[in-house]
Amino acid sequence: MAVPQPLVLLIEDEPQMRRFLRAALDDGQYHLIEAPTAREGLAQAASRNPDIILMDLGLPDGDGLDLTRRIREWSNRPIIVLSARGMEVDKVAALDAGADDYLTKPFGVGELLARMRVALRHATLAASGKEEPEFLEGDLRVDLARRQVFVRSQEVHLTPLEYRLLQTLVHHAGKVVTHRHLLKEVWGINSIAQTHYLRVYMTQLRHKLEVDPTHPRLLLTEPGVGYRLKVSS
Amino acid sequence: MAVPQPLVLLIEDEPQMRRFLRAALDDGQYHLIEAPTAREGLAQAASRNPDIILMDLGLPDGDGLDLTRRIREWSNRPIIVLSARGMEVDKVAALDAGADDYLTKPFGVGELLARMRVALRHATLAASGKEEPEFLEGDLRVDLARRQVFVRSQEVHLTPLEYRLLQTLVHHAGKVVTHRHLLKEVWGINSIAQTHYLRVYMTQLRHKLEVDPTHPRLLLTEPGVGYRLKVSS
DNA sequence: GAAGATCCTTACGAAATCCTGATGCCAGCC
DNA sequence: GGCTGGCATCAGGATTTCGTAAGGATCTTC
Repeated sequence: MAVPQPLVLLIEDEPQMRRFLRAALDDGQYHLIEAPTAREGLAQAASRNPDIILMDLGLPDGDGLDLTRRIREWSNRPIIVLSARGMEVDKVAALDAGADDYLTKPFGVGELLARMRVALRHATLAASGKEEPEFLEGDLRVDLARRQVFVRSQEVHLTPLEYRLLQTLVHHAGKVVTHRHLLKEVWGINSIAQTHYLRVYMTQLRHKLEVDPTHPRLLLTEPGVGYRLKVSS
Repeated sequence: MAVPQPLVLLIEDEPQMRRFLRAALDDGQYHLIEAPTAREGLAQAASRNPDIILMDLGLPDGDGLDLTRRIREWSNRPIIVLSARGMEVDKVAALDAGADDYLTKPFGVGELLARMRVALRHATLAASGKEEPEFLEGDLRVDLARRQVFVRSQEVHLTPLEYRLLQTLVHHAGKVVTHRHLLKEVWGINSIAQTHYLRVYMTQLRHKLEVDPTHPRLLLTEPGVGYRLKVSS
């Protein structure tokens, strides 16, 4: 049932820590790959699709919280944060950003291994959703890891809000997403009544993604309820 | 999507700790039930089926590890261990026994709440992998998750009210649903006397769903009482 | 500080949906 | 037969919701 030799991605800049973890993990039980920066970590996470991610919070080229959120946009593989910061606010922020566990340095190898076993246990339990970091439908392709959108292999530029709107629709592809839910996800809880935002931005999205914006084939409206991204089924 | 008010089972003998957690949790966000012994904890876990379990390791009538294993025999609801023992061997033992997280006393309320959110997130994620709830009867298929209706594999478009009406009938499929109940669910408590609405919309539904709208085979009238959605039994 | 991109706001025609009243049907009863 | 009450049906107007374009406000970037 369990993965034979789980692939572990370690995102950590300190060489000393990397050496330490390499000794602890790379003994045949796990296969370890390493990334010293946030940028490279994101790229590896997308290309290798590791079974579990160990991440330092203090990376040279970016915040670990952002990286966690970025990865969570398309993957729900377990993320265990390893940090020197032991403050409660740091832990809460990381866990709420999407991390599954938080270990304060210094920690024991035994505990780390035990918590990795827990994370992998969860993963195999929820193994049903083997999600692709990509959405494909008709002429549209959305690369969730790279935040890139293509129509007939041509990249299309979306503004931040347009992308967030499309992203939440992709997240629930095929299902109807209510006005409330879209507004909450994209504009925040305070704008939950501004349904006209949706109309405006849906029009813009359709102009960028649909062949014939007046007769949408992908971004469908469900009158009185919300919108839906079509999936061929 | 998330459970509205998760049921939390706290298995803990110290009254002081119970009071502390009661103050932290029982504020409307969670519904808290308590058990002071392992025996009672196991009974409550079985009878109430809580969404999450918080467990002290040092219970008067038994080891928390055993209790964890006992619960894991039939349930995989998240278990968070709260313990005064901070040794690594204790953590590893508890996590390998089936616990999902381990917090060493004293801990901050914020961290506990964050870790509970993580655990509940896992639970809803695992539950989402289940098959979609569907209603099937004759030529009719109602996909409740996607809010789509098919007749002979052809999608049929329903207006919000039509769908809500069908939805409440599906919800009580096979049973008679009274006029009052339907009106309350679909049009709201204020329109409880407008039985006329029902006739109009039932007609429209039949035209969209029935092969022969004048001789309904699915949407049956129970004269003087209400309507019933037929199920083959 | 200027240029450009992005976001918010507004207004109005179009479309979908909802409500309403009129009418017909049928069974049971006087 | 005629009456009554509950139900089914139809169609059009009222109401709500949606799509669209355009202009001003705000933020970014150089």
